Amino acid sequence: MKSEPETYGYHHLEADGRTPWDGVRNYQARNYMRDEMRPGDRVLFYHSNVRPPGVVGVAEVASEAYPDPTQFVSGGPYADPKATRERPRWFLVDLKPVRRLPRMVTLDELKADPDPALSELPLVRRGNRLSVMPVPPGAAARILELAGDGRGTT
DNA sequence: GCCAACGTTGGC
DNA sequence: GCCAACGTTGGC
Repeated sequence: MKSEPETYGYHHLEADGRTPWDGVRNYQARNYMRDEMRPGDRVLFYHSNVRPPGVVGVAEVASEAYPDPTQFVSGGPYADPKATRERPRWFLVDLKPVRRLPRMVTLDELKADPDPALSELPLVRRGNRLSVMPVPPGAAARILELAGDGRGTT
């Protein structure tokens, strides 16, 4: 999952202890949260729009998917006039921090790494703009290895 | 700040 | 259903 550290970085997640991942307004990203993510699933936390961008921590899905409350806040930045309580359009999961990585793994490193598992990662593909994406197990293992994190994907 | 990539909107 | 216009993302 990607976030701009100035807006909501890993340190914010640590400070909050737990947070609803609200404001996502992309259908593909929504579908991953709503349909694929389960409590206890591990998440790699990525800092975007910063130099250098990269993976900085491990988080965990802390809830089932539920309707994003910000879609109902009329006048708010995430309001969606077409969403109703009966038929919500946007869903999210809560996230909680697990651990910061011993060192950041930059986007450059991920692109340069020869491990074929990483080429499966949507993040390194051209024109990637998805803020929530699946990480194949092999790619997750390699990223944690690059980070000097000995715990594997646990 | 620039701009390529890409998703969404809306006229037709 | 097509596609031009527009807005956003995000690396650089």
